[in-house]
Amino acid sequence: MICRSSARIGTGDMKNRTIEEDLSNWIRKAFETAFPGLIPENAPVEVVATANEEFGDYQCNAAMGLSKPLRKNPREIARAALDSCSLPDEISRAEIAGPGFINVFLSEGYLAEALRGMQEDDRLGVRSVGEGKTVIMDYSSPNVAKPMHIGHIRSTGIGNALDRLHRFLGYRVIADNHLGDWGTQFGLLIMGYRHFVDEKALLDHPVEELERIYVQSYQKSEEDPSWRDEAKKELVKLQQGDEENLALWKRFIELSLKEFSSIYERLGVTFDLYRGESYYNDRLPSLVEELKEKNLAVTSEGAQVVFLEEEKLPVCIVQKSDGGFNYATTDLATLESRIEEFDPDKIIYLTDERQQLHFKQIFAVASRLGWRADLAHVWFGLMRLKEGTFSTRQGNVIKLEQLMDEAESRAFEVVKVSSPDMPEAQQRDVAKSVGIGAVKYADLSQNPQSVVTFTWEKALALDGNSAPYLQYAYARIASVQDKYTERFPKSDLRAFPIRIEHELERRLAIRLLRFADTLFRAAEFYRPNLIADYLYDLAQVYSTFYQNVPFLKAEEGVRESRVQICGLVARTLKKGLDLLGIETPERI
RNA sequence: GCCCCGGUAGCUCAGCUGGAUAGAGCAACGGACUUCUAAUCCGUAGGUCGCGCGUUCGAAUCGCGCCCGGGGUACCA
Repeated sequence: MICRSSARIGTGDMKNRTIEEDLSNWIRKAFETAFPGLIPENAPVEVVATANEEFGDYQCNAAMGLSKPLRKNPREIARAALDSCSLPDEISRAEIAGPGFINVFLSEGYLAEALRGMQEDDRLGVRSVGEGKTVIMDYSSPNVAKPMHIGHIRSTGIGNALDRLHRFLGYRVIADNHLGDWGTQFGLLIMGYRHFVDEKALLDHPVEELERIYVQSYQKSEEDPSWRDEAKKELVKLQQGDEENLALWKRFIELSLKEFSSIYERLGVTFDLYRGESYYNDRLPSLVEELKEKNLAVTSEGAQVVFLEEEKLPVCIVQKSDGGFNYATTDLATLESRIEEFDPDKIIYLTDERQQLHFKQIFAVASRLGWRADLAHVWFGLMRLKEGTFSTRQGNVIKLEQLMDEAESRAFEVVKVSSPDMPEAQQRDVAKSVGIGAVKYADLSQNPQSVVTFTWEKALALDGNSAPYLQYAYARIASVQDKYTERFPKSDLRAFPIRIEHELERRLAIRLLRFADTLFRAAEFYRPNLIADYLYDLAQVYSTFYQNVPFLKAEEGVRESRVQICGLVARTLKKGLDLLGIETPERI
């Protein structure tokens, strides 16, 4: 009843399709053959990874859903689909189970062949889907004169992971750090600088000092109205191009950037552009004019606003009644400039959850202006402390630097114990990779949209589901590979076939094959945590394999096969961690 | 008031967009290092998936209504 054919699912022009795409195409064809013209285009006739291994490697749940429209028992539908075509080489068997699930088991021969294909591909079987497309990534974007705190790990870490992922997928990525370098805080800052600054502190800890004088100036403005008026005057002078104030403003930015840069360096984050809000100042008046000309902006309560009733959104203010511009204006001007200069296919904005409405408005106005670019607002839940939200005013802010220092020093203590023979300089390097990796991973392994509660325990975890666990798995493999070349210096690994015989080899192979699907899904939903989940799962299976299955001590042939599988796991871990911005030392 | 999130093991979180018996880590308890790195592995224990009703072959997942927490809601960003 089920006959094997020698045909492969993939065809020449569809190279490098993922296993999920291949199987889904096959299963759809099977259903369409069994029920010609009766399967709707948009019906989810596809295959998904099974949650439980006893149900095979992939499963198709379509038969149940089709039961009603086809007026047939789901098991009969599944039977008919399977009988309508022969099994491709990839599949060793396909079974119908329960109410009508189709469980698909991949053949060991195919798995071995697929691993070989992955091994020979420097992209590990991930095709370059973004070739020829440009995407602008807007992330991190800290405010000048304010220290980066633990909350910035979210925008920066998630943004950078999506940045790296898109680059790997072949997109031309323009990472733009849209600094908060313009706004009402500068009046207070200038006043604070003139009256309270400690120049030495400003050189030693620029941002900390800037923040201090800002807070002091802010407090004074609360109790002293004349102070507030003075600050306002200074702000106006700045906006009108007063030389002295302009020079101060530039200095604040330079000092802040210098400090941000050192943080970015430690985090391994680089930007293509540092265009703050001020970069777009010149465009603000003409943008409002444009909106007025197109009858989009109208005067209401003295302000220029765009009504968005059709979109069921509140009004968007593009010019305040005092003539000033606000962040909606800036974001629109920024968008227009980006479209003009880069003609992007997509722009991805990373901000916290509070700006959802703001971006809905911006996107709505952009759409009315006829600006066509795929705009995505990727938001993440605010980071909180157990006691609640943190804020400068409450004085319970944990600085990013402090977190990184703590992470590195804790990692260093562990390295000293577990690798006592390692030279100290190397121990410090490892501690850096491990510590920073731990901090990043703690955040990246969570669903971006969930509200996260910061705990030192979790942010600095060095065991369990953590970056060091993955780095450790990687380092073990690196060590195995070195030992192999030491013991068998003349051996040509690749001359030996990859064999999938042991149950754990099979489980590893299945996971390795899912790498591409995982990356595509992570990019589609803007969720680096899918990559983290995947890597952790892979590393877990590997650790079990490592602990329970001999390889250097196995007989020749088995040994070479296993070492090659190890090599693929290593490359996949390395690439995956790299996409998360996490380093993989060869020894830890 | 309206809108958007979230509520899953003692704690911190996953749960592949409706699938089969809800999973990890930490913490707890019991085992495994003269061996390929024990930052590891194996095992035990731990659940009314906030509550109720509904949709259907099937709901942690979708809809409605409550309860609790967070955020937003015309000139801050």
